[in-house]
Amino acid sequence: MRVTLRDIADEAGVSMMTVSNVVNGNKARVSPETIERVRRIVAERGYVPSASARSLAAKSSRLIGLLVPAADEDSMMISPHNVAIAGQIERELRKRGYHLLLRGIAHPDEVTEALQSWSLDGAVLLGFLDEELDRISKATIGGVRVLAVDSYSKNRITTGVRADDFAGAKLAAEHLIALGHRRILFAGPSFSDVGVVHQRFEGFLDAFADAGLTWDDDLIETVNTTHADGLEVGLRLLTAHPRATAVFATADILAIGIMEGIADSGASVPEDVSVIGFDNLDLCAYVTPKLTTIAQDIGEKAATAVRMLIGSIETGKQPRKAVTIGVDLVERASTTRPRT
Amino acid sequence: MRVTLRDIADEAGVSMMTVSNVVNGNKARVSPETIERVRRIVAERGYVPSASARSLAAKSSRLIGLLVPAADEDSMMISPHNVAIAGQIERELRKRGYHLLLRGIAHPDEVTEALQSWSLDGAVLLGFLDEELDRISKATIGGVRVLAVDSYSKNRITTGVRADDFAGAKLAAEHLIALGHRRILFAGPSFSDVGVVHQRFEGFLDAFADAGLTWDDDLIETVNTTHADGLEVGLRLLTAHPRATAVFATADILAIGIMEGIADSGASVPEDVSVIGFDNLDLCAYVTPKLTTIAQDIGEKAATAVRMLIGSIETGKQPRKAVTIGVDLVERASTTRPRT
DNA sequence: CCGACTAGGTGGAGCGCTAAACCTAACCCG
DNA sequence: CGGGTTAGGTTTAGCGCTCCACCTAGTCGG
Repeated sequence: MRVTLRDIADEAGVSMMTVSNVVNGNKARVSPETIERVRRIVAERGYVPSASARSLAAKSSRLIGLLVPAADEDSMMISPHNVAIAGQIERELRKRGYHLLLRGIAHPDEVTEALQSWSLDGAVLLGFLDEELDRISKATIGGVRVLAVDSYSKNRITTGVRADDFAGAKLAAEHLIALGHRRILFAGPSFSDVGVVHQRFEGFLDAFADAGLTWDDDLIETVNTTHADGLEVGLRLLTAHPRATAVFATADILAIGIMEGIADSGASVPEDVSVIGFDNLDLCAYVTPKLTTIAQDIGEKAATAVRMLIGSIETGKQPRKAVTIGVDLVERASTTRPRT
Repeated sequence: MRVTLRDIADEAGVSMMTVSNVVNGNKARVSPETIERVRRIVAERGYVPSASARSLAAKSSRLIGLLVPAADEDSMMISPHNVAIAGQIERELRKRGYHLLLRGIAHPDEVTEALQSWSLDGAVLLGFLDEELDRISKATIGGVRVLAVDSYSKNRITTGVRADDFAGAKLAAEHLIALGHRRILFAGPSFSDVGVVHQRFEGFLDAFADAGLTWDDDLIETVNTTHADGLEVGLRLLTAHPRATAVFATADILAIGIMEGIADSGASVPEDVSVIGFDNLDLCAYVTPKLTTIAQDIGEKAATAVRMLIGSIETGKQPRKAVTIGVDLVERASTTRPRT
């Protein structure tokens, strides 16, 4: 059926090990002519090594898992934003000759199984809540190198990559403050659960502190980062927070919902209320008004994560401490000076 | 190191085969008490079967590939539409106990390697051009069951799943015609390359034929389905096609670009020009005006694809002929009657 | 009471590959 | 000219699992 190493070896009149060495570029032990001959036969016969056999025999599988929460009771699906990151990570892995196993995780216990069953060389844990990550680390990670993206777990087992959430939020708040805003609503998920949000909240506050201002802690809305939740916040903004002149949302999709809600309630963005988001999704440039936001470079995030993970696998060393990716303010049309 | 079948077998005082039977739910040959005992030990010891070993020894790997075109430098998943489908496919596979190997394909030749190296049980080819698909099928698919989503290849090797592109485009054109539009611009990629677009074009024309109207074949713009290309079309629409009163774009993202271009050129949507898209991305509801479009049920598409593929793998039968998923008109704010 | 059958197993071969140890002739240098 | 080295291999022993063939004691119909 399948063309195996033995077939090639027989046809070339050498041992299987020699073919194996050629295929794996282990030039040291094989003469140029043999390499040439084996290569030709491999190409002719269309030989493709069996990754399962290789990963069974060797330690390494050259397979990296991307584990993404899929806890959402109803949909159990991984979020589109995460799928997009998956695409970036796949590209980085492919460049380096690794393969990507994409796996949604509905329950932390599944992680052990996911890591072990394919003898993954390593795994990226994308966007888990801190608490989930702690539970995951307690479950034995069994020697598989693991790296967390977009999480702030306290434990030391997993290092990580993340955007500079603190600086980004600070940048956003500084932008609004510089425009003259003082009463700024903070809209996002509960920051006791989500480290990313916690960091953004701290950065947000820090901008006020730096400017010698105080922030009124009534000006907060705890919501999920969905368009629907944003819409709701926007609709009741004028009545719930009549004196707010601007909104900082922890995610673009939320910000866009909020903008729509504000418009629906009869006010206008940015004249009555300025809105700023976070992430810089493509989407931001498509809505009206175009959303001012904090850009994080997803490609760089993916590339860094892969570099750290593969580096750690290939050198056998522990990866460096957590790495933070820089952010930028992208000024568009959803922010302006407050009405006087 | 790793807990193996042998460890469990030794501890339970049975043969490896018995443990294997228990683990794989092969109840026929094992007594209830033995099942119970083995189950307990498996749980205690945290045994996870090795997928590589299993797929080496058995025929089946329970691994499905998701192959997506990936032009060399950029990542795949450029289109939001592919992202959405990928997410749904992962969920459907996970439900059925399969794993997903995500793989970008820069060159058709890579497909053979991608299919064989992990002994995939099957693969979904997502959004390949017809011509690429033909080249892929020529390369030996080597017994791996393969199913194409969103392609119209002429060859018989791969069946597929796709939206009813013909009916969808016809619906869109009928909607515009019913509103009173006669000069409708068709904007989309070259339909000689892309089967999906070809079908949509035919459906578009068919609506004119049914209504006893003729369509002026100057009213066409061949562009990529990106926001930027749409913007360009929109900007020059008034000068290039001054008498057009409506635009049918073959993708939402393109339609949204076109709307923005039209607005930028000083005209307004839908008063001056109506615009209709295709796909019904979430995005459609976030832009201003909200985009009228043709909805295709991505969840159903993914579920159908997975069902067909797994069904064909498990029964060993060839999958049914291509399946077409129904579409709907979603009327929002971007279409209205033409100015009189 | 015999042959056939069934329930509940066991044992060994082998899937395709690689790590590690081993082999052998040629070469090289003091 | 003999010991060490090197280039270019080979051999052996699994990796963890499943398929297939086989075994054995009970059971049961005729």
